Amino acid sequence: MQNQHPTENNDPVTITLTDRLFDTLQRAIVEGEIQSGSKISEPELARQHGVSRGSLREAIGRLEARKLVERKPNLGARVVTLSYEQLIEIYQVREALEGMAARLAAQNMSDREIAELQTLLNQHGRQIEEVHGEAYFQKQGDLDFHYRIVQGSKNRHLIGLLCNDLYHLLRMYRFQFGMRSKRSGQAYDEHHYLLNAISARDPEMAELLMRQHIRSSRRNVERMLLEN
Amino acid sequence: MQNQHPTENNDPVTITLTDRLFDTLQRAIVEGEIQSGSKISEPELARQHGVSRGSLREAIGRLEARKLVERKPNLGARVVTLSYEQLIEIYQVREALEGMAARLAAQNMSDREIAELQTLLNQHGRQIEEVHGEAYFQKQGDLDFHYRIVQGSKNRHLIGLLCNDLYHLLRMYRFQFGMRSKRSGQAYDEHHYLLNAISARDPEMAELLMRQHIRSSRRNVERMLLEN
DNA sequence: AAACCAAATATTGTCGACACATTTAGAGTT
DNA sequence: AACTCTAAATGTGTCGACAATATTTGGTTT
Repeated sequence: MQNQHPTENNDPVTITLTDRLFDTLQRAIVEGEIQSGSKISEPELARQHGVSRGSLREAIGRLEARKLVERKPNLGARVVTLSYEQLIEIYQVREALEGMAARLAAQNMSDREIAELQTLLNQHGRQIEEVHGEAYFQKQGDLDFHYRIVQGSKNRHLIGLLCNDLYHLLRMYRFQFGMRSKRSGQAYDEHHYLLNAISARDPEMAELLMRQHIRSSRRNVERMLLEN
Repeated sequence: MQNQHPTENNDPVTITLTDRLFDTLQRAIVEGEIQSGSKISEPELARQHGVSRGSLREAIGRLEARKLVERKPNLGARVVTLSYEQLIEIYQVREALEGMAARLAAQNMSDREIAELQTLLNQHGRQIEEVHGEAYFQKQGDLDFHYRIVQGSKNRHLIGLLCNDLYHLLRMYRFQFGMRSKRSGQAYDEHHYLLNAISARDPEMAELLMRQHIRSSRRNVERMLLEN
């Protein structure tokens, strides 16, 4: 019910050095450029990026808050080591949060947003027919879809938790474990059902379907990792 | 199913200056000592605490990550302003996360932990009979109870999200809005039902009851705030 | 007096340097 | 050769100073 200005652009657009550093490092870590589990040397990184240690430390602090690095006093920071257990934990949190997001989206998304999401989903459908088995587009599409629903919840806390924290960690796992979904068709169907529930403004059903969708995805990941 | 050492105390116990600063400031903000919405002046705070601005800035960074302050480049940091809408958002996130925590606790808590929780709950029952209407102990007790269940989920992500981030924000609202529950008896009953479900190892029921419990709590808060 | 502009002041962003802790390298003993 | 102890070297925690950006002050114009 809260109305927000279509152009709420009263934020200053100033990008600080620490901001850029943070973005750069986050990308490097997520994409495995800086190896998982490796130690982060402040002097070395500072020199590489031509920046002072102070700014770097602030950036590392943010990375720590997003659980991409772990820090121990006087010992320094290490990139988190990915583990099967932690991945399961993330999926459990995702199930809870995105389930709630879907519930809220069914209540709070505008008709226009729903229509746009429908359009997006149709595009995905066509892409799946064209590139049969190519998983890259689907993964991207999957993320887009979830992203929009989370935004549609209109709950800023939820949005921050998912889009700022969890999704980056998830992307990190995808990169490093090379997770490709073998079930693009089924995922597409599940997205379709979910969108129907949202269109029908049925919060209960939307949450249920989202949780099932994420559980399926998790089971898929479990199978894939046990194969290796 | 993951077993963890009973004494996993391989962390260094070194407390850095920034750590202490962070704890102090967090407490000051939560308890309203530093007024909600007020600007945080780095030079002034640094002088007050006899510490350099660098350390202070790291502490402020952590406060920002926990959403206790908001920072804008070149403009500085302000303590978050509490709003009714944001409180509702927090309760929605809580419902999702703690619901999942209860579900997992029903699966993962040890029999011993469950027994201890039972003992704790019995104490609460006696306190309610003794101090009829005094809400302070109940609030503390309510937090204890929820805290233990979250720990019982054994999901470190979940634990971090709730105990490190959300609960402090919640306590801030309690302090500043002077939220006292007028339903200590009912809350106690709900805790009882929930613990029964956990004892019975019924995850589905545990999640359901926890979500209802939090929804009731939220409705209570809504009524209370609309009265003023 | 209200509104605008410019200099002065204060605050934040960034940096380099020092103090202390940890790790590594090397000498000495068995 | 393996071990222990000490000293050098490296790395993190903390600080004070400078540069760039906001805010305030005070004067000028209408």
